[in-house]
This record gives sequence, structure tokens and C-alpha cells, in this order.
Amino acid sequence: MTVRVTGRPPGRRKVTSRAELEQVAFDLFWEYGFERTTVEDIAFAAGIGRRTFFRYFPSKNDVPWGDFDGELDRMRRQLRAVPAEVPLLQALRTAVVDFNRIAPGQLLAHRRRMELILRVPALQAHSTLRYADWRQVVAGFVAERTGHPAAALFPQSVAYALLGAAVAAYEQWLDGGQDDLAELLDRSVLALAAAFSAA
Amino acid sequence: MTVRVTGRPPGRRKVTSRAELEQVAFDLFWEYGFERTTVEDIAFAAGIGRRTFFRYFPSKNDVPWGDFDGELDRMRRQLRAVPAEVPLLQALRTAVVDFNRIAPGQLLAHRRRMELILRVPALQAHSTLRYADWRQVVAGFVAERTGHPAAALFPQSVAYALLGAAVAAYEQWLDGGQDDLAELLDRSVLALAAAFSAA
DNA sequence: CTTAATGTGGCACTGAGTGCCGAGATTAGT
DNA sequence: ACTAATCTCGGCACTCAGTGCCACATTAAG
Repeated sequence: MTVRVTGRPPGRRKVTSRAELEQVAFDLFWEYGFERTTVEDIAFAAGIGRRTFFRYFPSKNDVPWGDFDGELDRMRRQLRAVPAEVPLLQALRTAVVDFNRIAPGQLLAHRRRMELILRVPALQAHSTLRYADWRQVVAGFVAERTGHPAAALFPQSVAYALLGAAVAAYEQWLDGGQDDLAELLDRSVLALAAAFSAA
Repeated sequence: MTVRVTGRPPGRRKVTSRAELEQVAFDLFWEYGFERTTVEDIAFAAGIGRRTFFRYFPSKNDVPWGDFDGELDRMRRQLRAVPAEVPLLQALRTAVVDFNRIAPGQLLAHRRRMELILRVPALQAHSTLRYADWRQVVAGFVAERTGHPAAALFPQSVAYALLGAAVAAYEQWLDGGQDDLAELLDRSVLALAAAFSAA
């Protein structure tokens, strides 16, 4: 077996990238709305064939998600780095807040992205499928901490609840009453603590 | 203006009902799977036109939901009937458990229904849209109790979390390790209490 | 019988997503 | 160079969900 050192792989080069395609699509979504932008519109604007679009994104619904899998990796690493002394709840609070820390320059883009994901019905529905992976990251961490299997009720329940808190916070953020996303996320998790502590 | 006392409205009678159509569809889903059953298949099996199917259900995804809106009304009434002395958390626990109390004769049907809703990706995605109403019922109750607006962070966050707990419990139930749905639901809510109480 | 109200379902269309396949592009090896 | 191997591209044709339009059927009431 030959080891490839520097070389690019053989074969025709990709004609575009997910990021570029995403940018083109976002512009169209912003101008005409998600529903009224067809895949053909996006492909045409990007100068590729409709068929090729589906080689970059499995569906139109996946466009707003950017490199979500990469973000999940980041979150996994961050969670692994949390010292064992940190209590579970605090670790989760920090994780949610950190995961959603956005560079100031990308705030507007992120807001638009989340507006699509959480407000367009088709995308709102689709989000459940993408967020499943997020939940599994959280459930895995909780499982590690508590000794439960990741698929057990406790980790799953906590993961679902935490996701819920995060989404609720995002919706407030999008509604515009409060600009500080990090604070909203934190308050949302603390709201659960308040509501569910009187066992 | 004439008051209609007993009479049926004029016009052609409906040729079937949601319930009957649902039954026909369920049989097909069970035999061939949800994805491989087309709307045309259902319509044909029910002896109606494809176009007519969409007068009974807004989408194929809505078939498994039965009379969910009616169920929500029931839940609303139950929550309204909860005495003010009952603490919030306990009221929510009871509400979730009661809402999902199924007559023994319909257990199998309910299981299959939930298997569809929670395991078929398209339906899992769609569930987010249907469960939004459920969340609003819960949020409304929490808002009433706490004096927050229903759209505020606290009620929304609690509603999201409670839904999450319920879904997590259902997944365990479907996985089959534990048959007692009510107990799973209760334990799931208590899991949140345990995880989020260490504020 | 006429009228008004209501349900039915065929037709044609849009748009997402997919399998197939030939054509284009690029690298490594001779 | 030439060739083989390896990718990517994108057209074509197809399936299926969902929708607007519209003619037609059915029924209660005057």
C-alpha cells in the first residue's frame, strides 16, 4: 500500500464548496424566503446543476446547518475537558453557553441562520433530526458522569430537557426582547432548576 | 335568520371519516411501512380519490395523530381543574401522566402510533410542529401559575423541558425495557428534578 | 322542481429528491 | 505523450407529496 504524502487525490476537482453554496442560498433565502427559493434557483445562482446541489447537501433543509457536525465535535471536546470536580448542572450550563458563543462578526449571520431554523416550519421540523446528534453528545456526557448507559432514561431525559431550554432561549433571543444570548441560555437552564427543584 | 335545530346540513354526505381513513392507513403502514405506503395506496384502499384524502388530512404526516387537538382540549381542562394548592411541579407530573393514560384495549394501537411518530424520521420531524401546541398548553398553565406571560422564557423553557422528558420516557417505553408508561413518565420528570435541583 | 350548500375526485402542475449514466477533468504510472 | 484509474459533474427521467381549479354528485329546504 502506497502512502499518499502531499498529493491531491486524482479525479476532477470540486467546482464549489458547501460554504460557498450556503452563502449563495442564504442570499436567496433572505431575499425571497426559504419556501419560495427552489433548489433550482440556488443551483442556477451558484452556476451548478440541480443534480450537483444534492451532492453538496442531502436536502434543501440541511443548507442552514453549515458545519454542524464539526461544531458537535467541538462540543464533545469541550465536555471531555471539563474537570470531574465541576458539578453536572454547572458543566451543562457552561457547555450550552460555550457551544453558542458566537464571534461578534458572525452574530448577524448566526441570527439569520437561527431565524430560518427555528421559524420556517419545514426547517423547524427538520431541526429535530439534526438536534438528535446534539442530544446524544449531551447524553453521552451525562452517562459518563453518572454511570448510566447513554441510552438510559436519565441521560436522555436530561439531554432532551437541556435542548429544550436552549431552544426556548433562542426563541427569546430571536424575539428581540433581550440581546444577550449567553445570558438567556443561562437563565433558561436556571429556570429549569427553579421549576424542577421542588421535588 | 333561521335557527337550525336538528337537521343535517344540506349537501352531499361525507363518504368516509378521519377515523376510518386512519385505520385503513395504519394497516398499510404496518404491513408495508410508512415510507413505502403512498397516499395513492391509502386512498385506493379506502375507496376514495387521492385528492379527497387531502380533504381529511392536511398531509400524510398528520395521519398518525388522530384527534390530537381533542386530546389537547382534554389536557387543558384537566390542568384548569388542578387546585391552586398543588405545587407546580406536582401538577405538571400529574398532567403528563394523566395525558398519557391509555385504555388497556388501545394500548397496542397507541404503541404502534407512537412507534410511527417517534421512529419514522419524517414523522419524528413533523412531531415538532404538532407538539408545539402541546407545549403551548403547558406554557399557558405555567404562565397562569407564575404570573409570567405565556410567551416568556420561564414558561416556554419549562414546557420544552417537560415535553422532552415525556418524549424520552416514550422512547424508553418503545424500546421495551419497561412496560409501565406512567411510571416511566413519572421517573423522567423526576430525573429532571434530580439533575437540575443542584442549583 | 329549484336552489343553495356541501363533498368528491379528476387533471394538471410545482418542487424535492433519487437512480442511472455518459462526459469532463485530473493524477499517477509507463 | 499515452493510458488507466479515479473523481466530479450534470442531464434525463422518474416517483411522490401537496395544491389550485373545476365540473359533477348529493342532499336539505322552500
